[in-house]
Amino acid sequence: MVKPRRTKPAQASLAANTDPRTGLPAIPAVGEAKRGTDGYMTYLLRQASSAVRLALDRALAAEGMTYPQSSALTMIRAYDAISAADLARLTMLTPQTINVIVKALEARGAIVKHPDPVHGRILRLVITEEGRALQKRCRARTAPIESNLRARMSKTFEPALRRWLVDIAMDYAN
Amino acid sequence: MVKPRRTKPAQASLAANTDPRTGLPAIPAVGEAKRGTDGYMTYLLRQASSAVRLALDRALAAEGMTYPQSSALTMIRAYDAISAADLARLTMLTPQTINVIVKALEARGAIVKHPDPVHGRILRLVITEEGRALQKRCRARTAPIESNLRARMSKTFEPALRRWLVDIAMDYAN
DNA sequence: GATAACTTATTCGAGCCCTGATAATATGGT
DNA sequence: ACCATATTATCAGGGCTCGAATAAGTTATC
Repeated sequence: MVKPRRTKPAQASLAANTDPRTGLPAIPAVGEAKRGTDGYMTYLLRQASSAVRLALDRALAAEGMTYPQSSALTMIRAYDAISAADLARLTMLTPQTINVIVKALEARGAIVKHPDPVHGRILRLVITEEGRALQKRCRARTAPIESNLRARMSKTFEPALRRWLVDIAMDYAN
Repeated sequence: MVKPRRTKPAQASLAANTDPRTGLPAIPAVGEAKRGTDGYMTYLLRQASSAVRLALDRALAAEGMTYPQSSALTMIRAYDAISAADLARLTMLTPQTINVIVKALEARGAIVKHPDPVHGRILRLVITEEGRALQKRCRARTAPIESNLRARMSKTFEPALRRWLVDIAMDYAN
């Protein structure tokens, strides 16, 4: 059972503190030095987020889905008949980006576009039965990751952590 | 002084709780409902991270830089003569991704590639004087965002938050 | 020394995500 | 009714990021 041989993004080859050949500072592992608890918050945030994003994408690859697609599908299910423009606002993505994702979901039959009965321009996004089943499968695959994120924080800190994430999202929402 | 008219990713048009026309659930603003403190952690993390990433990219656009480029440049400065492979491990990005970023930095003269004196394959990345000046300017532009991230959390909470970000990065580093 | 296994750098293809721009439709003020 | 403004959808272009694959050099093993 060898792990799939793919190009890995991280992996910390744990060099010593200085390179014996060059004497230059060696590379710290994740969690050490600037990569640890005294680094830039922007850096720690990106590092954590992209690690999770990658884990989600890999979990969803088995369904031929990506995290953005899965996330959008979940929202279309929750806010049925939403327009792409509203979906963009909801996800804090641009309409152009949503357009790409929606096209992918439409192409695989997870959603359909219905012209609005009264508004001549809006296309309403509606999840299909196939889309519902797919969404359920995606959720099952991502649930362990969501659980782990929760398990990693103490119950006492969870509200503050959520508050912080929401606060900074609101600060830069625009 | 009208704000530059660009396509905005978010902006919460604050619809009522249900759409009067369709009766369907309306779109919550950032910080409300699923988008608030009771949503998925994966979602909150992405929302916060991408908002910050966007703010950083916009701050750096004035220098013709992106956050990944600025971040890579900072690391090349800190770990001078690092190889692209090590830089990939350090940033938890793939060598392919680093290759793109390094090429951009090289093209604008912020860094140069030097073949390793003993190893026939490694290309060592060295920051130029121009690169140092650029890095300093980038840091000045991103500093306010970093400050704000820190200001948004209480001192008692900060260690736990950093710990959490590092922990989940380590969980999925691979 | 020969061979296998690993490492480094790099190309290609694809998806995400932005900025910029445009056409079509709605809306609001006069 | 008219016109300016806003909204919706969408195209084009470019940067980031991955997975897959390859060539070239290094290291380990026999």
